[in-house]
Amino acid sequence: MLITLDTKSSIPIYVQLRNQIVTGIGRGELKAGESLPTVRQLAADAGVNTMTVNKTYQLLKAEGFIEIDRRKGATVCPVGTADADYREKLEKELELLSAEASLKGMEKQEFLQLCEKIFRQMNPENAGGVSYD
Amino acid sequence: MLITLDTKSSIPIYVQLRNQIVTGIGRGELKAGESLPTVRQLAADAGVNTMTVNKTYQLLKAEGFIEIDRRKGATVCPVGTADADYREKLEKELELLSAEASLKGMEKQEFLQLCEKIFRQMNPENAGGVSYD
Amino acid sequence: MLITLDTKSSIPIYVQLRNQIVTGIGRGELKAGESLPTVRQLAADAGVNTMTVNKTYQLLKAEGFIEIDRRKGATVCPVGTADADYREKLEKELELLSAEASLKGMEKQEFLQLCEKIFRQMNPENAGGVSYD
Amino acid sequence: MLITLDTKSSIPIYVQLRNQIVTGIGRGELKAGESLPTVRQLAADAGVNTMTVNKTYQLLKAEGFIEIDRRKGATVCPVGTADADYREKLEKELELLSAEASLKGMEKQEFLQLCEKIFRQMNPENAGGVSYD
DNA sequence: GTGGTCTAGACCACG
DNA sequence: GTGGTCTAGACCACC
Repeated sequence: MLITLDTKSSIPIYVQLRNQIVTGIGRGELKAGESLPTVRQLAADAGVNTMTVNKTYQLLKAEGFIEIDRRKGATVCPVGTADADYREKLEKELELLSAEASLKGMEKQEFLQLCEKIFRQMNPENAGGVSYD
Repeated sequence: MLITLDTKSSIPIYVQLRNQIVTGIGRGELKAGESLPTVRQLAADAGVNTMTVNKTYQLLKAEGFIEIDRRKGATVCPVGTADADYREKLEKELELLSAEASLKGMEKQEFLQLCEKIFRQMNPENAGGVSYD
Repeated sequence: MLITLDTKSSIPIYVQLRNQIVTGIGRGELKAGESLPTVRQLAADAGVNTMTVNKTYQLLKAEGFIEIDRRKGATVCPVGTADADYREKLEKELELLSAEASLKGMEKQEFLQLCEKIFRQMNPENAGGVSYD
Repeated sequence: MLITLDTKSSIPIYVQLRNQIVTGIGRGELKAGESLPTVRQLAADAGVNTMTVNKTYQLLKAEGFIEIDRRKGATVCPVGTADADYREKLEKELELLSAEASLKGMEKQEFLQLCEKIFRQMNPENAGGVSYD
């Protein structure tokens, strides 16, 4: 998994890291049960402070995406469930994206095709191939 | 248009304001050409400082969502066009949302239905077409 | 002389008016001794308040570009002289423009050719054709 | 780099600051990659509020003259490219300056020599070429 | 009346 | 220690 950071971005580095890891898991580059690099390893690879990576891992743990075991390090959790809190957050974000797209002149069809295309690129195990039709 | 702020959120107030106004325009509560409240008015209503509202308006102006006229105050711009920069930003955000949804166990169909439902609620004038009956 | 104003610009309207009149005189569309429209006339034409036009005329008078006579109205002054104050102001502005152009990657030759081209388009009576060689 | 402000000027302080920094970079007093003073430092030096300096830095960043890095503070960008928007803005300003100069009795040659002299003082690395000996 | 600017002083997130 | 955000209250330029 390749990590690319932009230290000039207004998005905090630990959030950029978190986003890239989440996307990586979603894409299937990291599978449930697999180990993430150690904090020090990732910090060295990405050229950031270990504190920053630590913050990222704690965030991912709090969100239920990874588990942290004192002995085995960090591992990817199996696919979870979308609770009410998460659904509300998702709906709010989609509402904002929809509003922006609408104001930028995108039509419903165009927007939905993009959603479909992008979701399809996610982890086949979760996003489903022929099994959901 | 009702504004609700969470002063404890890590999202800056001026961004929360921006998001709510964009969503409000998207929903059709504010139409192209219509006036937004004055800086002072909105500041009083939302219980924040005028500078905070000013920052929000400058941001919306820079993004092309509103115009600020010396005489009439701020007004909503007509629907714009989705340039390359915007599309890239949208794709990145959808990719992240898709990954999260996938990891939370949502299936493609469920995710897309949600996208469709939410986009449909947007301003019909912009979301356009007679196709969604 | 055609006046085009942008009420959404951050440049005050009375300054926009001033700039357009100065450019108009420079281009030779208005010659020394000729009359400018009355305050009311110009206000009506440009669709602005008479106060605004008045402010413009007072500014042009203070700068020595026009004279205001109670009976004849406003008339264009003959070409003046570049005093020390003016030269200093001009140098400062050229310095800023040069710095910006340099930082935007323009080469000296390109910049000077542009200066030459634009000055040449000014009032031939002042900018001189064969008469100054 | 020496900063001199005129608090009585009608030009906002944050714009005066911006202009002096741009000129400073253009003159080569600050080179690409070098750091600008911290917000607090410059605020203390210039005797203004930190928010004013912050506004200046945000403006310079938006214009592409500096980058703001979370870790290193603000640094000067390498020379950029003159896009269409910039060229239009430059032409308009030169047109106005030319008109004024013309009305103040300056001849073409005099005006162009001044342009040449001032541009020549800019950062040789940017103003480039061996041609101006 | 409007938006734009500025200050002094404060708190927070980030790395 | 850095930049980012926010407040309360003020003054100004513009129309």
